[in-house]
Amino acid sequence: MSPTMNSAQQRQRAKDDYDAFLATCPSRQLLDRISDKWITLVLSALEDGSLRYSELARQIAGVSQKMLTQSLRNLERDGLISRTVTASVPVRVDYEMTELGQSLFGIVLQLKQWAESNMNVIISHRDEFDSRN
Amino acid sequence: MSPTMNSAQQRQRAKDDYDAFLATCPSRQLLDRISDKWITLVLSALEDGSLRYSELARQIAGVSQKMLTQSLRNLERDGLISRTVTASVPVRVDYEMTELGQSLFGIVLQLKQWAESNMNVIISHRDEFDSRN
DNA sequence: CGGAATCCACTTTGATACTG
DNA sequence: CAGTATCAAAGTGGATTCCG
Repeated sequence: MSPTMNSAQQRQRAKDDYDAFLATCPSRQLLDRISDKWITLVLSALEDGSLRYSELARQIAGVSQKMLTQSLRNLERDGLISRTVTASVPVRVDYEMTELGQSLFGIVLQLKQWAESNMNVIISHRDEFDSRN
Repeated sequence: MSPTMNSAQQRQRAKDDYDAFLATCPSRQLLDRISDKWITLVLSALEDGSLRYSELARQIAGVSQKMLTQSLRNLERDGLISRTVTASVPVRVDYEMTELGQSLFGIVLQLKQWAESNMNVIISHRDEFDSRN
């Protein structure tokens, strides 16, 4: 990469370089990671600000400790959420979206809302398909 | 549901009724289905119009026959794509997004592009996280 | 060409128990 | 409270084979 390339150009170049259609492209793995029910629900739950671990667990009904923790760690590692530990007794841990996380939140929230909004029409499509076959 | 409710009201009601945060809500399963790498890539591949099975397989590098067929069947059953068979020798099968499919396409394409655009910054976040731990 | 069907390795996930 | 560790169960996905 040329040293004379500014950051806007670098972003543009990055956009050109990565292609999720390619099996070995890193963005394929990233797409796989963010195309995830729990990731979507965790980010959606953090819409209105930070939440504690137990609050997240309550809001995302049916999530196991393991999956919640794993999702939170991955999101933290990728820089999408921040984790703040308050050393009290008992300890308090808060999670909050970063700016980068919010940019993904804007997309996955649409996904969640799309599922909720189109559930009825999809049920009817399934009924029709199943009765034809 | 009241018989005096018009379709717009029904849609509004549907939006209110379904909540993917609830473990047993059907929209939770739908969210799980559409939060899928292959679903995203298939819809993205159909951006410019219909494609044959083999063309899809070529564009979505690394997808197995099984996963491609499974994804196409699910998308067809949910009414997101249409499947057209031309009875020639050999047979020709074309897939094309429906209007409903295009509404989801608008979202999953953002997801794919987000992954491609933010790969670099996420790699640096991972490096930083891993070096701290 | 466009699948369907089978087998099986691997991964993912959930329950359970335990801990700082 | 907020996890970690472990194990078993379930699901996913790939390779292979066969078919209209």
